[in-house]
Amino acid sequence: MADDIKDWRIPMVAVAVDLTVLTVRAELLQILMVERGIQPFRGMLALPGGFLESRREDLDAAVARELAEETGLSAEQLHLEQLRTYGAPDRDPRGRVITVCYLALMPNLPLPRAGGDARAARFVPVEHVLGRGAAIAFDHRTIVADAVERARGKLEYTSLGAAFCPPEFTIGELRRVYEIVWGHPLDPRNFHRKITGVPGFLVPTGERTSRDGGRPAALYRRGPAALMHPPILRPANPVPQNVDRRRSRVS
Amino acid sequence: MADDIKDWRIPMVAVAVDLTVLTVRAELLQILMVERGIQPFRGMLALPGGFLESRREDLDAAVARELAEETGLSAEQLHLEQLRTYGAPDRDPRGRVITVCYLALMPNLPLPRAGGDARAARFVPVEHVLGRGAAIAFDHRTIVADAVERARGKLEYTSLGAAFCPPEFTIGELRRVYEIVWGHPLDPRNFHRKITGVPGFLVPTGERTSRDGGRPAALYRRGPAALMHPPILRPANPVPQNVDRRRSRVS
DNA sequence: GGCTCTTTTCGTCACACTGACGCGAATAAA
DNA sequence: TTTATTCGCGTCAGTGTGACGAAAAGAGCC
Repeated sequence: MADDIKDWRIPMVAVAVDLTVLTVRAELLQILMVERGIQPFRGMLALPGGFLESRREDLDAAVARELAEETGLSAEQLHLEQLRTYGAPDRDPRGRVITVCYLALMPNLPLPRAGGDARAARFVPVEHVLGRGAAIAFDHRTIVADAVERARGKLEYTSLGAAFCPPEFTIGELRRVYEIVWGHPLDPRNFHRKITGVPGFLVPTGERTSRDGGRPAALYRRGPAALMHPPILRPANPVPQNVDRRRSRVS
Repeated sequence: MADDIKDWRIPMVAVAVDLTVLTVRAELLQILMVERGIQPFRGMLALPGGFLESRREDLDAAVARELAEETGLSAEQLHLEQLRTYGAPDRDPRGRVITVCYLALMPNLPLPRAGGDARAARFVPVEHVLGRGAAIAFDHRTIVADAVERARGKLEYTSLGAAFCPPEFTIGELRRVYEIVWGHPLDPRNFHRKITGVPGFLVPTGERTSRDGGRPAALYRRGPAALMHPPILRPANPVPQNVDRRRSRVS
């Protein structure tokens, strides 16, 4: 037998990695997108990503490299997990490209490389990407939809909501994350009761802040717990609700 | 720019699809494996799978083809979903191979092609594959572990437990599936209450059977519901329990 | 038939969790 | 000082849960 795949009659395909970097800013769930400077889909929005650099590069390493190129952040600084692989034969008009997609969640940080790179990566509301009107390259609209659905589900039974928050945050800020990601208002008092009842989720810092207005709130850090027991489930009715800051009561 | 990926300086890699086909038979959770007839890892157990046949073959089509080759079943006959992609650079000693893995669940059916094919695909208890002693090719032990964990989790909040059952089944048979997959005894009365309380999960056929001994049980078919509300959660303590048929009470 | 053994199926009960909501406390802005 | 806002605590009814009792309905054995 052959000692190397290259000697075989096996179809070789190009493998890309794409990133869906989600964040919450300006009261909206947003996703990092780049405007394509070359054909195909020139001028359209696409996910940041790229091909493997060499035949020896690990998938995770390729993702970490792309992440650093687009955001200046290292993979250890935020939550990163494999989302899914997309491999329809006609998904790239240039030829057969299979893309392994990753999901990243990050707090509302400035992008260090924004503007420095030729490719202008910026955050776009997911609402806009998923809407009819937007021009999205490749099958990236589908990928974004899958990523958002994954993130929404993960908030239910993991502590990943805190991945959208700065290192120290209040329960109210965490609740805003949930409301914005789920697109549904939550009762502040019940959320407070439930989130403080999960062992190992929140570690009080002893500090207080009144940056959100109103009575000063206690500041917390992320605890060691990765899974939430019991989970905080989404309200049953996923109506695209108006998640306004004031009057969060459904009228 | 080039019109085709092949004209670029992009590393091309071999893409494989692998199958983790789970079933419950002989009171054990088992997985379909093949014994490798060629190097590397000759004689060791590996997941059924193979490379893309052409540069135009869809991933899902490749999986369906492999499934038919190994089991004689078509993709419509059982539950099939993408599990994860494994792409460590050194996972295949022959060269760079990325494998897109799929999870399939099937009832306890005879394998039509078993024996007909040169490669002898057979079911092996997952316990054996995950154990220290077994000789498993590539990173397939890790893949099996991920597949089992995915299946265990899916039983909680989807109706996939019925995918392990024949078209008509009793609640007791479904409960045995849960007990064997989770490795934990369940209270028959509580399970009965919960499973019958999920709207759209079970459709009574009106028939009864006493094939399991004891009082005749009603036969059901799978209902239209895909998700279970409320979910049936695994017992908190995932101790590898003795799931004997008799005396399922923890002593 | 009578007895035992098995499994199904229907209830019961205490406990935990949930959503809906009241209310006082503590701050900033007017 | 008044008003608006948010925080954090508490209440209450409804619901799901685990643990368990008990009757029903068959099979096998004497």
